[in-house]
Amino acid sequence: MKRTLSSALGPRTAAATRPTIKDVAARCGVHPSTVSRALSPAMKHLVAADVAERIQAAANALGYRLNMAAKGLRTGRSGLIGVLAPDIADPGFPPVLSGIADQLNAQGYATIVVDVGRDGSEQDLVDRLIARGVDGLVLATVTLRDDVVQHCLDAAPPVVLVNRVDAAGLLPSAASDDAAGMRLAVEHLVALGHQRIGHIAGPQHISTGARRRGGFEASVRVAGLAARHTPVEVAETYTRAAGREAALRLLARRTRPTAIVAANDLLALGVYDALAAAGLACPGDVSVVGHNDMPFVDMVSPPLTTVRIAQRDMGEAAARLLLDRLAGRETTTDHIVLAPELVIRGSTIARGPDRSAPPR
Amino acid sequence: MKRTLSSALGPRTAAATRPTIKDVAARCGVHPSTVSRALSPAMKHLVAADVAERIQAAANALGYRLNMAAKGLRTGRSGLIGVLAPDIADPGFPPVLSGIADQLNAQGYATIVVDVGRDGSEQDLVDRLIARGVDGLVLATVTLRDDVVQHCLDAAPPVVLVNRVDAAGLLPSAASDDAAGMRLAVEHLVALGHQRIGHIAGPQHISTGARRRGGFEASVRVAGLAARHTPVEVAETYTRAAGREAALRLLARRTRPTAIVAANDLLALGVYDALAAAGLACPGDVSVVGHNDMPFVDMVSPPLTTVRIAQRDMGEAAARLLLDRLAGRETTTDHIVLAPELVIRGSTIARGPDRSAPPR
DNA sequence: ATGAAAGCGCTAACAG
DNA sequence: CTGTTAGCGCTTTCAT
Repeated sequence: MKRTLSSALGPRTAAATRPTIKDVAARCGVHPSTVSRALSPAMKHLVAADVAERIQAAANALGYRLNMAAKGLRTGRSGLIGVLAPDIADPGFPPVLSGIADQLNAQGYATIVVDVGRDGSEQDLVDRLIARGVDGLVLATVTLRDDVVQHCLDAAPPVVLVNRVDAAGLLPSAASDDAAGMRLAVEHLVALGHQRIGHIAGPQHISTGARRRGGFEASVRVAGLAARHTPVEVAETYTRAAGREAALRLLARRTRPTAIVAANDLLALGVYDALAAAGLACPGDVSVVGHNDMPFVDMVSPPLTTVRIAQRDMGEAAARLLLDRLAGRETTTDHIVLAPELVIRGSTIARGPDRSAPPR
Repeated sequence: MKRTLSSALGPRTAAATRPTIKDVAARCGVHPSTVSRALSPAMKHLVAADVAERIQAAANALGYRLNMAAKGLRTGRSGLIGVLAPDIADPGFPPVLSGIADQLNAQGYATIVVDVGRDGSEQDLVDRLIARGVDGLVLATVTLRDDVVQHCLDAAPPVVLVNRVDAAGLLPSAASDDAAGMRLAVEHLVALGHQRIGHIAGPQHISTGARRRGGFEASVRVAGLAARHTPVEVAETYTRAAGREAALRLLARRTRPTAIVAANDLLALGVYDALAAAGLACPGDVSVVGHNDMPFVDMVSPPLTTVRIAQRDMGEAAARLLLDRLAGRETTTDHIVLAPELVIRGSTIARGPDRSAPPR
């Protein structure tokens, strides 16, 4: 019955000012502060059980809902966490985001996710979020030496990094073990008999790009492969197109690799494109390994062998790291490293140990 | 002096209380309200140019940032828009979200995106968002006859639907023309000579599922195909697994279709799985058409023929619809319908008109 | 166990 | 043009 009037009049009578703590108080004949106490789980014990019940009932009847902005203004905590994402459309990101949101929501926080386009600077976005009163920040966008790191250290609420780290390791982070992932990939290829393995590296100003490249170089060295048999080409962005171009450069080299390890799956798909353009077969002529195991790479042709990283766990870990900071528990590890896993599919195949690739 | 204690204790000296409008005022020897005016684009004309400049400078020097919570409390507008998503991890959603966020951010709004898991009810999530003071809501989750619709009409700020609509068309919406999409798919197959075409329908309580099915049935009727040659199996969820099961049921029928139209790409990939399990080739034995053109379906094997929907535009349209409502401009169209487009790839192939499929 | 009073940071009348 | 005043809805001492 209650809403008869509100729906009866005009279309936008809607602005129907929500009931406040005062309305509830009036209805119960108590003081607003008593209502505040009764409705706050932490303070409820300070109010008589029967009164508390009456208040609760009245609140329900009125459809009362706490005004978070007012509460936040008073307490200095908004219950909002800002998340900076590099590109929401990147298929790798949603699981991370989902992990973050789950953990945070469970503790009553809401997340406000901002996609960092090419326009608005990261700094500015951070400041905007701070203006919104966020209690903490999760950055998935940070580059290796990023001004935003110092900015955050200076003026920001607690901040954690996810998927990427800063060069100096100043900010706590949750990320996959990039070097270990590359080791997995290289060892797999070496075990299959590959002796000439190329690498399509990601952007070198991003930790994943730099560290995966480092992991690749270390692993091939350990395997005893010569540097000239393990060429590296850098893709400037994590895109299929950039992967294609870099792969084309790699294939144009004097001695063609029999296998290519890409710094991520998008790049690996670009390698597929390049191979097709060059009239080469995968895995017949060239084996390919990706990184991330993004959705549906098991459906491409051939199904992509790749390094699976624990994206959801990564998000959850980052959120927990932040939650620790928010609760004043700064004791936990600062840098959480998650173990990757090799997923072998159809894009890698054994190579006869002494068969040499056609020169040209 | 008052807060000396609060910052004295605690480990987080960091809490370096942000400068307020008062601090800026003190530094300039003016009244806080003058600062408020000088810093508000809309009220700036009320203050002397030189004073405004001084204030601006002081604000910058202090690193002052407007406290949105306080402003919101005062003005009753938070600048926050709530978005309810069915599943952030669904590859189809990010472009929509991106379109929404772009439009909204441009107008100074921030979006808070909530993923509706299987737990928290939609109603409750909406209420939570309202408690956060959102100025408007975008729902991508609504089912055909959803209680949340009435709930929103009653008590909520302006609401728009995206991608889905409610049965009665009560709420404004931006969505793809589902029926037209199916027509495109069916006409394409008929033109290729297919006479027995099956449909894997999506969940029937969701508008896309129901309307695409309706569109399918209408189109095959127009094409003069008999109902028994155009069987429909419903998948309970938009997942690859459900698509596989439904396709298996379809293939088990007495007369096997020579083509299958799936209600979305995820289901279509499930059809691929089912075909593989049944030892059937696509497109050799059965042609397949998807819907949505989600990322990378051009890379699967065979590349999927599908109906591309204007996801980003859809998001943008929904945001503009909401912006109109927020500005009190209710004049625009209530239901925006976007035209889909057929993308022909390798999963559909011509079928000789009189060749009949092997009985069993 | 409850009421009174103050104030978080900001904006919007209303004076001058 | 600028200062004064009041108060958005809530929490939190401090008194009873």
